[in-house]
Amino acid sequence: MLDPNLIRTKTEFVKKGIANKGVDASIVDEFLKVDEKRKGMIKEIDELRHKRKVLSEEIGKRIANGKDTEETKEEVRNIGKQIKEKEKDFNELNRQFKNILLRIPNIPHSSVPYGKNEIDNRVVKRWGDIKDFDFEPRPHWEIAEKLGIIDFKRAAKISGARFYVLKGMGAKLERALISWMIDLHVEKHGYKEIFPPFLINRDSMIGTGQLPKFEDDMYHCGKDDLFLDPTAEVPVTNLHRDEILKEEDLPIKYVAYTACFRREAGAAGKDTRGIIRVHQFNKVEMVRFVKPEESYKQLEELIDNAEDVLRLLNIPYQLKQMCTGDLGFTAAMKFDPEAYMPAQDRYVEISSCSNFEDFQARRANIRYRTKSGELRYVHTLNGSGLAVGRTMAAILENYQQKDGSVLIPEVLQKYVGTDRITAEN
RNA sequence: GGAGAGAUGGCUGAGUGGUUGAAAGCGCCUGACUCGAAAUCAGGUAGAAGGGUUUCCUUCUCGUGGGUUCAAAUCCCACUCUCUCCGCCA
Repeated sequence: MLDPNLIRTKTEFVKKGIANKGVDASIVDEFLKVDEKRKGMIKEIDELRHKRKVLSEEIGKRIANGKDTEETKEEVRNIGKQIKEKEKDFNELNRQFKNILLRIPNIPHSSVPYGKNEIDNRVVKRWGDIKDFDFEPRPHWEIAEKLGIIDFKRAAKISGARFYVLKGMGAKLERALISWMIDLHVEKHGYKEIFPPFLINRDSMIGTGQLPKFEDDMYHCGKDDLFLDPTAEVPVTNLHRDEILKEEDLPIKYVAYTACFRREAGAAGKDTRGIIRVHQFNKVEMVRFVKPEESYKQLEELIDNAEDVLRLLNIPYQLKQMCTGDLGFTAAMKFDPEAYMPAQDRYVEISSCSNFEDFQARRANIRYRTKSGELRYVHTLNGSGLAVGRTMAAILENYQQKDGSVLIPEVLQKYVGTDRITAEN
């Protein structure tokens, strides 16, 4: 959520930022209209309440002095009725006010290159040597099915399309990746491990910005009004919702594994094969709560933490900066590390690292007290470190051998317990 | 799921209808003392919204939402959460 005062005082700046994201900026005018009305009503109601308060106190004094109070009581009763009526209108207006505010996207950082959509994103960095295969590299789903470590057919039987079952060394590799990534971020990068709930309430989903706009993309348990987390960002960021943190505790760095659930509404026909785009996947996520003045330095660190995973796995990757039009609803700046996939000869998003500035902090009411006693909103950041399923796919494709077996990256060998996956093991 | 107890400021914890937005303690901030620190003493210290804008005014907030009343932290109802006991269960 944006600072209402920023919208009021720097209207054109805000509109331009929103427009640069490709969002209709007329929502700002809608906001200003409701805002004016709302302010007027607050004034009216405040004055009435003030009158009531003064008169009520008067009645108290009169009773103490044994004087008559009936006339004043009648007057206050009337004021009470007026207040109640106005409050009804105000509540409706205030609901609108909040709703509009929750639907206005974050505005891009001034340094983010302008662009309409993903086509305008820029590659800012490439790392690693793409292997020269002396055979035609196969896509990960073929490799995996041949090795018997992924089963799409039975997943469809159990759950439906866009699900998969891991078996044997496939399951073990998935589990190994999760453990290794978390250990890496805890031991080398200084994060604290969190294991949060996967079912999330409405307030938390609003806090990080999934609701109210993207309810259709979420799995929802109607009976309990709980949502399946689409990313660990949600539970982990909301860990400190409605809290006041201490300046000396910042930055706070958390790493969490969760399963992630996405309906992928609107992605029909995209990445239909393999495990790139599925309804349930595993992800290790890094989250940071930081002081505003250092959030962009923190973003660089976060990105490097994600890249480190790829470097240690020795998977060639590129880093892409999202243009204004591809930042999404909540981010002010975003970089996506992308892993090279030999079979398709393309780079696939394997992480996404964002600075939300105070956008989420305002929604979730996460503040810190400075040493001088001032209250300020923190900046929140997060990034995948990494998407586990896609990492597995990248390993399968980059480490595949002519005979169909797959080598295990050295850093993972002690977690997997072998240096190679074959059809036999 | 059943029965009971509870939810108050950054924290602990008083407060059962009328200047109580809230005692006390802790913590924190400022000042004094000190070479400096600790201890001690004095003072200050909730948040949000709206208005005025150099220290100002008003309103709201004691889990959430309703209700009673001239007036609610305080009484009533519903809900949420926490704790204890029972049931069920991995």
